[in-house]
Amino acid sequence: MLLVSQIRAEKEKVAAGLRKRAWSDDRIAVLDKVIALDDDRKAVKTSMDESLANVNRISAEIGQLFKTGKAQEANAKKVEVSVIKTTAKDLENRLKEIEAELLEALYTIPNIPDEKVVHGTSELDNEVYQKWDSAIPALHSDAKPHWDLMEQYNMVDFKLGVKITGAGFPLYRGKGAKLQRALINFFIDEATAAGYEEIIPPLLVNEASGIGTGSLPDKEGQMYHCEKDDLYLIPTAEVPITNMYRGDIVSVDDFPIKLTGYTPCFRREAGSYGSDVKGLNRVHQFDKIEIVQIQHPEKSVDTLYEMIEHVKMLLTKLELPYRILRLCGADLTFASSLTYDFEVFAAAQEKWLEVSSVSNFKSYQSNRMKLRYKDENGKTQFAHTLNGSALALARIFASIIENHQTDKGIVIPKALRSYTGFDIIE
RNA sequence: GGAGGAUUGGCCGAGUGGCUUAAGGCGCACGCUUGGAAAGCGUGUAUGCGUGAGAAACGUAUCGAGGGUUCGAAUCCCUCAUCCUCCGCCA
Repeated sequence: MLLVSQIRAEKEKVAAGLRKRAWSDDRIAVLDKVIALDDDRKAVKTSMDESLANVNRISAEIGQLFKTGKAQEANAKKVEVSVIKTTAKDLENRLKEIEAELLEALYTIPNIPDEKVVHGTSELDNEVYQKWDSAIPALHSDAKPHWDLMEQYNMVDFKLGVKITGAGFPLYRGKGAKLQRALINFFIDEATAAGYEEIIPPLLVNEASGIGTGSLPDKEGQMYHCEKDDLYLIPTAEVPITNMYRGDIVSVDDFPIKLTGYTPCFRREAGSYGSDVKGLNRVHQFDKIEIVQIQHPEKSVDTLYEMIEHVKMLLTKLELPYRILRLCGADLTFASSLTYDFEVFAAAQEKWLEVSSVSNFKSYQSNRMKLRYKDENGKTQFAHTLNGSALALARIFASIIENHQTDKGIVIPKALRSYTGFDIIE
């Protein structure tokens, strides 16, 4: 979340950022509410501290009086204290109310878009940042979309997924399962070669972790929730991995902290329909390798582009045509300040599929989860957090089989062959 | 799931209602000492919030978390979490 001090100091800048996200002036008024609540909070805190200081002082006096045998004087002071205590208690309750209200207001304010982000009202305003379309293949005349290929080569069975669980839970089998596992290993190996430490995190997280990354409360409906134990199935490895450092104060020397992890991801995707959800285009469970960095604020901009280069390298090795979009204000996710989406062209359905999202959250997540570092002057500062998919598997799987299909079968990209153990799926 | 024990600062560890401003040690930082180092000696060493322009300083809260009792709680009571030991179940 944003810092109140930031809202105070740069209110106009913050408001301009919200306008980029197509926020109306009515909604932007929440900034004034935040400042007013913070004023209240400070005033109440000051008088409460005064009352408590009096209680502490007089209590110490009472102790002395009892010790010196002046019980009567002590008892008189007891009455005095109990009055002050009532006041202090009232102030404490008031303070709690204000703080809760303030936090609630702050939770509704998204991150401020980076300077590079353009104003927009929908995804149509996203800018194309880079493009590699020379890899778009000329498919043979019988070319099929991936949902037909999956069936033809018996790689993924949706009907069985429905039988076992429900719609959107694909079952991979045979060479399909092997290809999936090959991709996971390939991505993890590439990430560790680039200096990321491999993590296998828990797949269920508690509420505090969900709040830390900004998944809660704003994406409450997107996550599967196990009510009995009050745990959430992760929508991405970003949640458990970034939360490894929740509440920590790290040393400047630790930067950059580079972590990667493979996990299944679970998303309810309520409200999706039509061709968006056809085949593997949008499913409730998919595999993803995530890369996360925790970085010094001055270096996070460069780090974002380093992560983008990593993802480009993966797609090039898989021989998949892609384009990179810089998201406009309206399409930017809640906690992000700057996001580049990678889309791969699925040649048979002739559709761009989002396969990666690389974001700089700056201090938004770290403020929520109190992830700090000591700067050169020994002052605590908020670190910057970044993450990206490298890569999201279901759609990569779909793109590979669509783009690399031939009339003889699906040709495995060279970079993957040592992982699959076969060159072609016939 | 059941029974018992535990949780104190970066780490170890003392502390059963006021003399705790949490002893002592380790680690770390700085200084003294030294030709240089080690040892030794000294000083300092948490986080949030508030009052200060800010540093200093002061106030306040925090001894696993949250409540409560009391004029006063690390210490007494309640709830919860986690860890350890044993029993049960189990890949």
